[in-house]
Amino acid sequence: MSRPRSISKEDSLERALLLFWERGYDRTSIADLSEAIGVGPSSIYNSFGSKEQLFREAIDRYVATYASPAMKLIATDTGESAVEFVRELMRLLVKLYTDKKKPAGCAIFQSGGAGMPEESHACATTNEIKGGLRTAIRKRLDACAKAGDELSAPPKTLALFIVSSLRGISQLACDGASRSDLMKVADHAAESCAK
Amino acid sequence: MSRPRSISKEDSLERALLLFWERGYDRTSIADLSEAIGVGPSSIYNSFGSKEQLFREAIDRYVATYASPAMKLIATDTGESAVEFVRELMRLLVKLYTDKKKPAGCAIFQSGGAGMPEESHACATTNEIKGGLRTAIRKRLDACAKAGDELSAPPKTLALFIVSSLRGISQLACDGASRSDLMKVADHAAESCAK
DNA sequence: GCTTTTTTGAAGTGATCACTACGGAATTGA
DNA sequence: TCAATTCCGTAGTGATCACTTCAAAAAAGC
Repeated sequence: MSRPRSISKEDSLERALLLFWERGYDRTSIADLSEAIGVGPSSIYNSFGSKEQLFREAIDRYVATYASPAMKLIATDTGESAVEFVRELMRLLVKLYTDKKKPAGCAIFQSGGAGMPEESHACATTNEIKGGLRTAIRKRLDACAKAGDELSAPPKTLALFIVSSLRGISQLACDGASRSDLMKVADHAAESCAK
Repeated sequence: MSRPRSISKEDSLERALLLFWERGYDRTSIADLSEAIGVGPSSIYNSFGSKEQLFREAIDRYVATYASPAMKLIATDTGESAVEFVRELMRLLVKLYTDKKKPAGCAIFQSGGAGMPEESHACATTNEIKGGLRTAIRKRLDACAKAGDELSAPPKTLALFIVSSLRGISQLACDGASRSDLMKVADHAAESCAK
């Protein structure tokens, strides 16, 4: 009934995500996105409405596609110890952050950090994800403690510590740190959670 | 013999530093700097040559002024244990990162992260400082180990872990985490260094 | 073939970017 | 008073920013 798109929305989002992931929000221009997606700026605005909205949908895709294994790991309690849980989580994310077929680091931490229109929906989206991560980890550690696991610090503190480590690891990955080095850091951080 | 500057170079650098610290390199425009320093763009270029050079001198000032206590702490071995050293270092930096009279986080980690002209002198400057920090911490931990201190991981790994934690803490401080919460994180990270 | 609907490419919007040209302003030495 | 020297404010450089306008293009229904 109408002219078909020259590229699917899924493919567009994936290509946009890779750019935002690598260069961050404000260092990725509409011209860059236009070239990577293979359509003119008018098509981008016709499909997504604004750069901010495109970013949000790209981040949604990142969460649903790349970060989902970690999310599931946090959400589903399999009765393992806190150390085992944290180690598994951190090793999983180190792998993601150092996958050479993808941009280094965490797309949300790196692209949502600075350079975004403050008080915007896009900024609210990434902040919500960051806060949700900490809360989810804390809940999981609470469950571990309730199950008799002896922790080296209160779940609230440990959750913030883990998020802190993950954000640091993401930055180091962007600076070129090796996967094996970051794995050792992750293992050390995980071990530190037990008494 | 000539017309005097309307503001000293020191004061100019301090005001420029505060802007770079708060907003990062690329989100700080010459117009912003011009307004903050109180002189026109031509004066800035007359004094510093380029935005990049101004940034480098501002970062030099940050290192010499704000970060120097931490640098000294790392460099001068007072014979204390690794845990004591790491705790003192991290608590010192948490204080700096959460000083409400100054921008949140670490000026080098935050402003030198992204948005800088890659392969530039400015980028090389911040990367050198980051690498130097890790190396200096490692040397200090090496000395601790040699003095009989039992560490929970090799100094190389612990140094990277500490840098990772500091970078994470800096980011969390920028996101509004409280000083007391981050102190607990710092203490936990420090404790984890001992066997 | 012709209308309808949506997408597309090309060109252009004002705003802001880092940076500069230039002439006047402020000081010192004579 | 008057050169000499340095700094300063004003205005403007081309480039790039996010975003828009608009008419042609590509499909489907009739």
